[in-house]
Amino acid sequence: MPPQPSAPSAAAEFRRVAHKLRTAIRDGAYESGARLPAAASLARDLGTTRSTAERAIRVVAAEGLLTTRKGGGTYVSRILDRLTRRAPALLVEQSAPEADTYRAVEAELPAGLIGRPFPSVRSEQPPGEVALLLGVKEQSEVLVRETRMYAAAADAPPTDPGTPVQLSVTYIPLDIAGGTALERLELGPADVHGHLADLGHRPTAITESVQVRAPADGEAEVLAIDVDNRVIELTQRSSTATDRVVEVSITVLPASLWTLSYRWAIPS
Amino acid sequence: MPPQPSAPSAAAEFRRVAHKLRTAIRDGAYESGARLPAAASLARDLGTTRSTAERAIRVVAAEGLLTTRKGGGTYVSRILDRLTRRAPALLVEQSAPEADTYRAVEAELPAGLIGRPFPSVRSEQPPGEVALLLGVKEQSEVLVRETRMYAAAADAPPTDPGTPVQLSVTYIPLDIAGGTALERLELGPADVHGHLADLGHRPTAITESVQVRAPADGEAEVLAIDVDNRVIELTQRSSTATDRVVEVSITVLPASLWTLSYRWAIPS
DNA sequence: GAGTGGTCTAGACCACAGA
DNA sequence: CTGTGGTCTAGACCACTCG
Repeated sequence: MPPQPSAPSAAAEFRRVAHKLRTAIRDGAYESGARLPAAASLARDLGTTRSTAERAIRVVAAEGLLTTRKGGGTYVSRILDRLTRRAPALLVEQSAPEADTYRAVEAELPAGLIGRPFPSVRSEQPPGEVALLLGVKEQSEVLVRETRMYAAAADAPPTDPGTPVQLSVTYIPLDIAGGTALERLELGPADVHGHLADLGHRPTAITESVQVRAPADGEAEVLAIDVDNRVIELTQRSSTATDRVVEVSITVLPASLWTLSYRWAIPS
Repeated sequence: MPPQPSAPSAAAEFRRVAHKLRTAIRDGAYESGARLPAAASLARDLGTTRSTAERAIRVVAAEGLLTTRKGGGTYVSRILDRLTRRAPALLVEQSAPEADTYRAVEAELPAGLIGRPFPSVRSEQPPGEVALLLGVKEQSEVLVRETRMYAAAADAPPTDPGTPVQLSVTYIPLDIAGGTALERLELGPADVHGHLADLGHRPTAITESVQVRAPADGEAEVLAIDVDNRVIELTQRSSTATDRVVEVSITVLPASLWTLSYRWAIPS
């Protein structure tokens, strides 16, 4: 057979190997969480060199299907299906003050997964960009509520935190939040809006911007993703009827892990 | 000085080179659209080998700052700032039936850039996923409206199509669209909803889902992006008061090129 | 045909994990 | 200490572009 003039894809070797890996994982040849053979032995199995195998692994890892630990092996990712984040529903819904709030309000997790929030509260100087959005001086401190969300198998021991799926930081001006219930640790994101309303700063509109970028320094580590994965950065502003921005929230998600969903009505 | 225990980043060589490149481009050392020195000579300049320089170029190209043409050189991307797509505004606004519709309705382009839509209309069998959403049989044909949008410098000659920035395909069931004005080429996306309304299928709600993924076969070519760039896939469903989905639209955007913006009100 | 980007190889060294 | 992933090199070949 002469070389096909319009071959489906003049795939380079490392792409063909990547495709084999991808297919093997999707077909369940390796279980979720399983360890792959070492790159060298994988290369022998697939009839290629370690260099090429390594590059193929990099490609598939960048898609989120594999995670690698230097010196420790290559593993199939624990979460292969995407999580869904429904946007307006997020805050319009009732605020359930249960421990498991995040499961219902923040995200839709595939069956068998449980969300585990790790919140922390402090006050500090916001990044310049956030100060600008909030309309406060960059030197002035604001209330910072940070939540790292993990997802773990429902039957995992409580000691296993699971996989990091979201990193969210909320900034509220201190003149609004100082000394109020907003400094309490155990609030859900919906509760924040309730308390803002109680304090006379009820948010009436939300603006959210979505960007895809490479993970910043340290983010890849915190989110346990490969450095050449991508993250989604959501910047959310809540403003009141008088157009004051009373809350800015920045959420970072591993891009391969999520589907964002938005819904709105069309006025007649 | 002993090796810093918590060095900012124990950057690998190719990352340092990538960082140099990135900085050089951001600082304007190379003009937008300019051709870079060949990888070999770049490697000499930066004190490294071609292999490493090539890998660094791959990294920066994957971020959208560079585009490479096999055999033809490496160039600084024409568009370095992101375009903004404002979501609900998209269809709520008036429908301007001008040639330049896209500039106003579809996207916000940086100054000096003009959007150029290349529409086409046909009817064919939709992808299975779309058929499912539309509630039609996969074998039945639907109306397909495809638009490729390019952005060009305002002072570019009309022969230069510019940079591809968006690939959008809209599917409408033939029993609604057959033989109607919806088959006309020169409609803007806002006009489609107007005509649907005229035909007794006024959309009242839109659901949009956002995913980030690797470009599919051929997409990288059409969008003129590097294969290890990422794309944003928007799947939009428009449904009527009777909950019929009358339009499904799939939009593919180079992820590094766009900011998506959503805005909604919080009911009291 | 010369120049260029893309790929592949074979081997080397390192840093880290884990027994 | 051994195994593993991550990186780097030097050189090679190919396919493509462009004059």
